[in-house]
Amino acid sequence: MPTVSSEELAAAAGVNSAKLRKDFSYLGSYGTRGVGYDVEYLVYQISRELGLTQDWPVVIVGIGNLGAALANYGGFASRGFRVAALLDADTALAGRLVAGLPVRHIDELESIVADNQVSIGVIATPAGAAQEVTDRLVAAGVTSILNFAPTVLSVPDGVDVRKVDLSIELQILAFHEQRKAGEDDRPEPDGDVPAVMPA
Amino acid sequence: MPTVSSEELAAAAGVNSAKLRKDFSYLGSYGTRGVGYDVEYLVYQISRELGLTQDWPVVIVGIGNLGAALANYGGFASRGFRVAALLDADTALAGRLVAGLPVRHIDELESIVADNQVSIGVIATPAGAAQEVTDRLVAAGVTSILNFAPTVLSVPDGVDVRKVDLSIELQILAFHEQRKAGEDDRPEPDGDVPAVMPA
DNA sequence: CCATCTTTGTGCACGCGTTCACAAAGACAT
DNA sequence: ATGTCTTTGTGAACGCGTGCACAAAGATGG
Repeated sequence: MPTVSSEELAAAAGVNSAKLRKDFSYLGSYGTRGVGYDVEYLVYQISRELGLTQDWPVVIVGIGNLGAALANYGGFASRGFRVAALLDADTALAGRLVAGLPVRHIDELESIVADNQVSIGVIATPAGAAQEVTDRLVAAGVTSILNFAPTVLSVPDGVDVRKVDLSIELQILAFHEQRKAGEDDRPEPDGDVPAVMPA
Repeated sequence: MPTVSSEELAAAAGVNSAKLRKDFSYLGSYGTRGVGYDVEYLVYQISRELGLTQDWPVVIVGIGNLGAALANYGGFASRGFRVAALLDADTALAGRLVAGLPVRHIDELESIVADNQVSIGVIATPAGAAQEVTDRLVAAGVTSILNFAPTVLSVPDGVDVRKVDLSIELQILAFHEQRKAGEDDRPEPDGDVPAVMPA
């Protein structure tokens, strides 16, 4: 039976082994003292807790470059996500294959969500269309939305929204870059300025 | 002179006003007691501190769907980023216009980075090409890399890498979705299981 | 069956970030 | 000028997550 110790895992992940053990303990006592954790069992337990063992049908709305990139992204399938449908308002796109799936018209949204029991929707439309799409998704029964459009969406209570801003990470890099470059020549008002930015 | 109080800003952002004031205080004393903060001045100071007032030339490597989506993304320009060039290994793409810019061959990387003093590179290539592209970027003088490829990159000290995994946010949504659905019918080993997932 | 050795699970202490609470500062009216 | 009122800036307290350190648990060998 292949096992790992918390020490090995912690070293590999670059974290403290006590923290790692404490985190694992929240999921139950899956380790064996003097031996470590059974790898296969541990993977299964974490996967289950994270929802990776379930099947999550999702719809992607807005099949532009970003929508297509998401449809082609391999990381979804391996994490339990299944693309139930690709939707777009552009009738010229209808039927075209993207990542092996035909693009369908936005008006099929309601029936697709109902038929596949979709609870998660991904919005990759232009900003202008995002709120309307959101409203339709919510009305159809979707309770979680991943928003790539640069707009703040308003949703009723009980619906989760997560917004992904592709430029935020770039901004963090630029912030650090500025620090690297400016440490010696940038005139600061008075003394140094502490970091107010995530690591 | 239009002003805002820390109370108003905190309410709008959904945070504590004291924390907001303390955060601002790290940038200097830009407020006026009894009045609040001068909006225009505050915006400028924050922009400057975050590096938004600078010009950051970036190169995007790998002009597939994701690379094209990034090139078209409007949020970059408004935050001080300027796409210096789009690069791809596929010679068939060379010269094609994406977001108004011609795609150039990867072999021009070194000269483009040097000529434009590019310090930030964006990798949107397949996983297999990411490390080689990284090495060339670093050798050419790039010191910050935003990696969209599903690989862990190794870089020398002094180079910053940030990895964006498009499926992580989806996974967080699924985790919460599981909680919503399973709170009443999922059999838990013993008692409840605390959350081990970001909010 | 006992001794020893390894590694888990966790109580406790420490440190850091958040929040409270208030004195200081400035605006504005009289 | 003086007093009042508003809002900042910050010292101090609080709370929570992280890390230390060790007892308990189980494996393994004699």
